[in-house]
Amino acid sequence: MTATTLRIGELAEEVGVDPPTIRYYESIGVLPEPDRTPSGYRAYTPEDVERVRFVSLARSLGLHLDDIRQILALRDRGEAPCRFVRDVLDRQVEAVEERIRQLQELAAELRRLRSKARRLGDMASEDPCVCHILQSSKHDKNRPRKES
Amino acid sequence: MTATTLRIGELAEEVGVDPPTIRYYESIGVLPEPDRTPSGYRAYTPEDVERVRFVSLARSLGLHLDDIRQILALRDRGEAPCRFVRDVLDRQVEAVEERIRQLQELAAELRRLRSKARRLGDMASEDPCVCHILQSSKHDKNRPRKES
DNA sequence: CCTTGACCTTGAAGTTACTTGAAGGTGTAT
DNA sequence: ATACACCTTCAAGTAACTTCAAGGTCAAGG
Repeated sequence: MTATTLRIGELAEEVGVDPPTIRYYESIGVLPEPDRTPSGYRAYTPEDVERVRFVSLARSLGLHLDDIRQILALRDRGEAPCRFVRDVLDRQVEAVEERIRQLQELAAELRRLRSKARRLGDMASEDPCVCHILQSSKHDKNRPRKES
Repeated sequence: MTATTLRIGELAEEVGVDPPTIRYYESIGVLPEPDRTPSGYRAYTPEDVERVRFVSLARSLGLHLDDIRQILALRDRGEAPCRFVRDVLDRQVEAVEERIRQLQELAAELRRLRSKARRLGDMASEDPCVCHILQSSKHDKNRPRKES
């Protein structure tokens, strides 16, 4: 019956997520409000540890906290979130692969510019050469603005 | 002497950046305050068009607005921002390549999980299977949280 | 002349996932 | 007794925008 509980810093250490982040997860409803010690410290149970570990894992896979909250809510209600998880995973795979393609194009363009910048840098360096370095780059109008 | 000016929507159309974004750039000092028509509409010159085009290009290369502001500030003061640009480019190339590596690992892990999810999905689908699908994933504690 | 509609103005608030800071309480070791 | 690490809350800051609300301007059509 000795319920071993952890303080937020211990949980944080255990899982590798820092305390403010855990409090943040609680504030947006991804984690439930834990019990408190008499002095008001949060007291986490082993289940809490698993939950935070799960959130951390899912985040590392790039899932949005919103999706994670839904998955956990389904599970909390005793429903199987399998289909939902699979859908999220499918979308995530596509998104990540697309993002990789974009970044590879970007990397190529950057390398091209950089070597051009180095060639120019070795000669004349008086006038504003941003123009020379950057103005020559082809400009992609429909490029992605956000997304990790 | 017929100074042809553009309204914000025309500039936006021309460059492929939308009006609120242009106003936002102005608000953070990346773009100067333009002249106004008698009725208060922003009136942009061809130089403004070039500046916005430059900002848009630099953003598409993943440069931070903060770097872009510094580059433009140097140029506005008549100094050559070459060295600065080259440094930014160097850092950017590294950052993008690193990000690609991370995303490739992530994509591999996601594909692995997805096919596992599909195998599991075809059989028993009653109990909360997030566990089965996600719990088996190795958890990388030092993973990147931000960065595009 | 009046209205409709597309365009413009401003300021404020929302987004995502946190991070940082201030001001103060708790718990333990010396 | 006091230093120190840890905890508490609430508020604001971050990046780069996006969205909203409330209202002004301007050309065309009836």
